[in-house]
Amino acid sequence: MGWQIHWLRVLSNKPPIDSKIPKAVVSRLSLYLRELQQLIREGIPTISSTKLGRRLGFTASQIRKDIAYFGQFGYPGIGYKCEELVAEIRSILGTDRTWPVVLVGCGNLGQALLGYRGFSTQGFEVVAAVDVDESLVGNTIEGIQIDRLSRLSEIVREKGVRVAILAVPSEAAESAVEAIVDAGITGILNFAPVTLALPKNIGLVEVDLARELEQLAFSVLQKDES
Amino acid sequence: MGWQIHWLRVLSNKPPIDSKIPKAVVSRLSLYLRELQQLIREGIPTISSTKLGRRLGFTASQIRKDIAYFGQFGYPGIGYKCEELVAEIRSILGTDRTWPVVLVGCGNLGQALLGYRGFSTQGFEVVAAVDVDESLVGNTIEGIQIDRLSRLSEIVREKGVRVAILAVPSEAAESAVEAIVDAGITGILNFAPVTLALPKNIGLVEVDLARELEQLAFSVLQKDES
DNA sequence: TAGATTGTTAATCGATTAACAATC
DNA sequence: TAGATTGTTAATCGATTAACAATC
Repeated sequence: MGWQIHWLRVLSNKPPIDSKIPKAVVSRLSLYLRELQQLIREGIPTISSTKLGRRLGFTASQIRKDIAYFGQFGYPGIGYKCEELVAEIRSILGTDRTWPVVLVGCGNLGQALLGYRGFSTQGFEVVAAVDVDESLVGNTIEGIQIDRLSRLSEIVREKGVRVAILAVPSEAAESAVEAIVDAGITGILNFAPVTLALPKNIGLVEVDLARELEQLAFSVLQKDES
Repeated sequence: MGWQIHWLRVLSNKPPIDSKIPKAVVSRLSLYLRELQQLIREGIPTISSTKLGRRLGFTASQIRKDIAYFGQFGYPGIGYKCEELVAEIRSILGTDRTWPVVLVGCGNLGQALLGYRGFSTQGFEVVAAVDVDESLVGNTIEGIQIDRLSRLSEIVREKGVRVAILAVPSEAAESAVEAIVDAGITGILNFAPVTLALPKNIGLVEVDLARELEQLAFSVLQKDES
């Protein structure tokens, strides 16, 4: 599949995405996207790196450099056209299409995430949910019927799922990951607070809510101190 | 309050926490904590920076340097005693005590977070919940009765809350933040996907689930490409 | 044209890694 | 003692910022 995409890029005249984009750059890109969408809602058609930087707390240099990793999208003397840059960033991140997502683990947190409608707005749609717990299987939550984990491969094939949200308890994470990998999924958003060992061709993003609160506690203490 | 803590540190013979600890260091500290707690569950009493690094995918140097920011906790020739280092890290992060937390915003996501029991294990306890929506006020969820936002100051005073979890829709974020700041809260875990302008003596940690999924989408695409 | 702003190169800054004496 | 491993200093690497010619 790699070569197809490569030639698509060449034919459509895009610069090849530099083999090594720092993670931090991609993470900020996502933030630019959010702010640009806000600007559009405010009816602002165009923004300079300086002004965008002021809104987000970054330097203008950094914003220009980040964006320039992916091509030339700005207009000297004018800035960036919000609509246009939004489209570019969405295309870079891959959120210009819809990603069908499977939820693995339908306990407390999993059900919570099913209820959360914030994903869909950015192109992600939970199309299936699975659990090992037979007492949950068959229940319908937010319009999604919970299936058994053992059916994951079929579901992935049927629905063209590439990404899983992992919301199982820590003890269950390892075996869930095995099932996920076997099913051919290539990206995991992991909410279980454990270190996952994954084949390196599988994308991983971790969200550990306890960890975030720890960071917050530290920053509060640090501010007290000074 | 700053000076009190300073002298406590001096009297208890701790090195002063270096004014500038990089955010990335604190974030890894939290990860070390998680892994050390896992090691303890596995019955492993002692670990070297090399082995801990192998488990987490970091270099041994980095782990030693990170830890050394805060003091000398290791034993040459032996490594780190897991129990001891856990206690040290918890004390550094401030999770050796209990943090009463108020949830601001009790819609979908807020209720989800109330149900999520993962916070309590690391020293955070949701002791109150507020919302502007009068139709929610009075309802009890997971043993917490929802109060009106206008009572926030009282609640904060009564319960000694210092930290808020912000889980309101984007449009409501600005006014909610105003109430939070007025109530004297000093740290916010923000789930609303908007840029918050905060006084700089207030700690902020952001979790944007859509953004995390965007990061994941990008990493999946990038892996396809190669 | 004058003013604004980009994309990019060079300079600076900070974070990670390597190396090693000190320690158990 | 020999082997293992720390804490720390110096060397390397990478990321951020500043500067500026090119552009609208």
